[in-house]
Amino acid sequence: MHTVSDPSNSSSIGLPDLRPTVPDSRPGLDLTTDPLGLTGVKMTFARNEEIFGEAEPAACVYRLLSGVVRTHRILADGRRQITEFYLPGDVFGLQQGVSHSTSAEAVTDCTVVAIRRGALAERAVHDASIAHKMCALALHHLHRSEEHMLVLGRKTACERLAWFLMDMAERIPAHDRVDLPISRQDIADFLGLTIETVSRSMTQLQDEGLIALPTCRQVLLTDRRALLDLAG
Amino acid sequence: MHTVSDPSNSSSIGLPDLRPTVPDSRPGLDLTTDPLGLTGVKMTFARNEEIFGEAEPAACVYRLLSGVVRTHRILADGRRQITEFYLPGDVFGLQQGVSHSTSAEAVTDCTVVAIRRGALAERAVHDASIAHKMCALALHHLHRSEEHMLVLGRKTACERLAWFLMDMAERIPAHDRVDLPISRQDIADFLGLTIETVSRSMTQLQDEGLIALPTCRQVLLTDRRALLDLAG
DNA sequence: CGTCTCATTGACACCCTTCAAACGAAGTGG
DNA sequence: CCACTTCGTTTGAAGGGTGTCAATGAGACG
Repeated sequence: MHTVSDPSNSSSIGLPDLRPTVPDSRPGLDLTTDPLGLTGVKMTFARNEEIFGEAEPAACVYRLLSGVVRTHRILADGRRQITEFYLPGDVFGLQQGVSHSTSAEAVTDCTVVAIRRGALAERAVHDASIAHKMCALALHHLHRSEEHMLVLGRKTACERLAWFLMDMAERIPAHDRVDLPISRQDIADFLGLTIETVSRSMTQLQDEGLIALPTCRQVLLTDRRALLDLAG
Repeated sequence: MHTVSDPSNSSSIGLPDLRPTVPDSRPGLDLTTDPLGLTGVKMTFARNEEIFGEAEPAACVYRLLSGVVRTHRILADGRRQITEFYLPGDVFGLQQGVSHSTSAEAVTDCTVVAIRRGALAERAVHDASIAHKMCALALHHLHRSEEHMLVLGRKTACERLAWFLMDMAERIPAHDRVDLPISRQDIADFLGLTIETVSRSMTQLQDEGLIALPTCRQVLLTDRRALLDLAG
């Protein structure tokens, strides 16, 4: 039985519940308690601002409160692969070893809770449930990246886009519509395509009646079934 | 006799030592102690035999003693993406949730130690270092899969192949040569290419003097520097 | 020696990229 | 309020890298 295929299913043994909590909006001291039971510092980043850089000392783990974040890797000549988009409630910046393997940037203005890794590791030594939650989180990311590999290695442009849209629709709950907080260029670098191909695939899906595009950032899922089929 | 790795070593964030140990080759009872400090059952699989299937209950975690294993995901129409190759000493089958997200098969005849997940989880509750090692392992896999995404999304056929060869050369210690235990088809499905493109890229690298191919399974790295450049 | 499997090579088609231009929305200053 | 700029998106034309289809070659094995 396909019990675990759904990443949003956090009820069973798997992922701890990381839905966004009400952010602590007191002015002044910005301390927030996160689902791991730890306290971090609230920080804000402007659109396109770097949150951490590749190979930078990995001092913190982050939980996103608002906005969107992307992580990516870049080749020497500028080719870029976005490895993941993070939405409110998501945790990012988990890294093995002392430095990050990806860079993280703000896709939109965003606020995060930064949790010192040292504190996390210290707590994890005594509290196995912390370590367990981190482990589950890492495995959740691993599961997603395996799916992403299948997409990048084996799917056509339209299939990739359909997959992306369905994933977004699932993660941004709304009624048969997705308000994309992400530019075409970022979608392209996420799906291993060019911006032009993303645009063309978008109009192709529209022409085939699977989606409608009132504006370029607003996608109506007019044929969810066909989209799911395409997405694989 | 293998002993559990030094606890002081495990306090650093890095990867636990998972080098192959001498397999217990007594006939009869096949119990082996693995680096996580747990006991598992030794099993053997023939070439192309399935070790576990996608969406199958994830009962065990495996450590490879000998041979090569691949994990993969498949689309309905048969398109396949190999997510990773595992070599002796590697651990695979770690999964979030109750079932596997990939299938695992033996690339060659192989022997593994199968460790019951229940036992692992139970121990992890009391022993934080176990959970910590599992976490490090998951993050190690995540790091590799991020690299893999960059390869699948943004690199050319020759770059992919060069990357693959350098990775293999690193993991199979030998002097400027790689004895591939893996078929062209498996390489293709790992790199998101077709078998023909892999073959063509192989000869192209040979024509350019980066490698030599005494046999199709034996690769001599005649220009390591250029290969590393290509690999990115 | 024949068969089977796997790897290589060739010819051609096609999907996606590249290069280029036009379009549209948002913000600024006159 | 309207030109003007800027940035992001869309569309077009042409080219290239990779896939597809097909045939040949090379080892392994009975």
